[in-house]
Amino acid sequence: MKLENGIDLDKIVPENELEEEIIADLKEGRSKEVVTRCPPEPSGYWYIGHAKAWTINFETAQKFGGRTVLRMDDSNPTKEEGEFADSYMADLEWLGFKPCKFVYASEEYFDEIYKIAEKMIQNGDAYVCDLSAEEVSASRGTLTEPGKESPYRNRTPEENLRLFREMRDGKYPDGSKTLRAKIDMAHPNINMRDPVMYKIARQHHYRVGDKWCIWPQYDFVHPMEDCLEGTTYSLCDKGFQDHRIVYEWFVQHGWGKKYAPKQREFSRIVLENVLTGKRYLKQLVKGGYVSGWDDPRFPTLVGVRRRGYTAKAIKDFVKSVGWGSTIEVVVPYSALEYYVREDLNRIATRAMVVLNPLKVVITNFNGKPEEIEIENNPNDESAGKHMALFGREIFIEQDDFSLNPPPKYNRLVEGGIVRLKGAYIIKCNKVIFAENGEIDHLECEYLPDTKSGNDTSGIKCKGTIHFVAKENCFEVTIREFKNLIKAEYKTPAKDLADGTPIEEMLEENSLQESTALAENFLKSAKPEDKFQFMRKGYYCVDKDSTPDHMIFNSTISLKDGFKSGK
RNA sequence: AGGGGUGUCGCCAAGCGGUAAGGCACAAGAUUUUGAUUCUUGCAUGCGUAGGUUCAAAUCCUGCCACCCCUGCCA
Repeated sequence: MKLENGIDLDKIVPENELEEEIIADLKEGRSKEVVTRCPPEPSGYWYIGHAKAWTINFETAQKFGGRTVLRMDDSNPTKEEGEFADSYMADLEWLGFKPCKFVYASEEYFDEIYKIAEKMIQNGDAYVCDLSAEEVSASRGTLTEPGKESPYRNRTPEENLRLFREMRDGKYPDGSKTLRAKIDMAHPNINMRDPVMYKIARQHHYRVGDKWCIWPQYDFVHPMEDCLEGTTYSLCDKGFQDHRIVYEWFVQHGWGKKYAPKQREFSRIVLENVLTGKRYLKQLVKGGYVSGWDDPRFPTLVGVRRRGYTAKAIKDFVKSVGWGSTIEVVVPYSALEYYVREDLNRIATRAMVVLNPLKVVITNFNGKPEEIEIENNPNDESAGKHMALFGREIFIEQDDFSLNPPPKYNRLVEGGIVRLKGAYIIKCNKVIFAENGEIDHLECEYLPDTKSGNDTSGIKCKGTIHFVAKENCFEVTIREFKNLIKAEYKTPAKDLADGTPIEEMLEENSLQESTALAENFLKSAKPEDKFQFMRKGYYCVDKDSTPDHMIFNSTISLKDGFKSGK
């Protein structure tokens, strides 16, 4: 069966129950197309968890040739700020999702929603209630007992309409009246006990200013917005599961048309050992524990982006977790890191950077430094090569030389040999000590017939290490990061709720700066450019970099398979 | 008079009456001028539990048990 947009339904392989349901709906005429929506509340920065909501909303629509609306769900004037709306657009673009349109619910739909409310009043489905917030709460009943009906519940539609218009016109003080849905105060689901549809609050709104003094509430406004923009599948997280029945009630009583949206829920991703939650992140920003919302240690999208994670890695990760069956699914951080490494391995240019330099003098090499070739990506020939230099004075990692090597150590030892990546095998003849007893430098000789790619010596050498030549390197700043939260706090949000002070959970010195020696070709790198510093890890250029002062963020280390003593 | 959910390997997760996919993690080997990547192999006589139906049950039925969410004029 073919859709109007040309998609052949019979060729689509459903990957979860929702997709099976969509196919059935489409085939049996319950819906005509797939329209989803992304409804963020602009009250904080987006973090990795949100990426799941968009990936699901955008990609299921895409799969069926549908579309996705980006809608700022800004019905609460006390919480929202314009600052955030802009950052969302950038995040979305970074992830590669294109909404078919972008609206502020407050501007686009509030007039219509108001009319729907009036219609519902006329139909006897809503009433103006004079109970205070405390009284409403007290009469709602409990988990096991029914609630009590409001004394104002049986006002006539005419009176309700007059009162509601007066509410809108500002005749009543904040909090003195609400518009409530007339559902069932004895309903076993508490969300059905006459939920509030509108409240009175004189608050300046960042988009619509002072146009309104009454504000529609989520349970009412959300389904209505979905209906108004033609959403067919309203995909949200399982936190809203027991609001589905309310959603359906409002769709029926407020909208009541043939093609109506369906709410379906997926599970939230919670990363182990990662602190999320606007409140807490804000606390860390304000307290100066991090440099800002885009600190590379932050789980915000702007943060991980600055850290060097790729959009593909995040989407692949989110998809690997799947739709989910519980409200939240706790996933170890390594599950995310796998996808980060996988993507970076594919795209990152290899470079030699010495993080802790040890000087080596090649005593039998004289004259001009020699050019050597380094592959930009051994797994991808099309990435090409770049030139490096080998010369009389070079630097290797301190770790790559040992006076007391542990078992299975394949790197340089006194009297031993090691291969220099892309260059020659060298032999360490002498260790020169400084007066303080530390190693000052090494004296080595190179074996001229062992040139990389051209080795005629037949010498086998267990280890290969990276290096930079004195003439081919410059100093750069490296920023290494530890997890913000100490490893023992697997679910920091819960620990916080249990009373553990945030300061106690924070890792000390989670940001460490050092200086390294990098190959000269790195001088032309631009912010967000990604590299693999061979044998070390993935790094990207930080936005604070200037041509005179390059800063690299450590994105993630390479896996280290070296197990000494085994 | 409670309602809504969920229980399959350490963590995710397929499975929809025909004899337990896959991924992460972990372990062992091979290849490697990155101790990376890649490759190969191993990793649930078991599906919360007790019964029942059936030639056959993770899948169907019944009863238990455990865990999560819900009493905002937040979303």
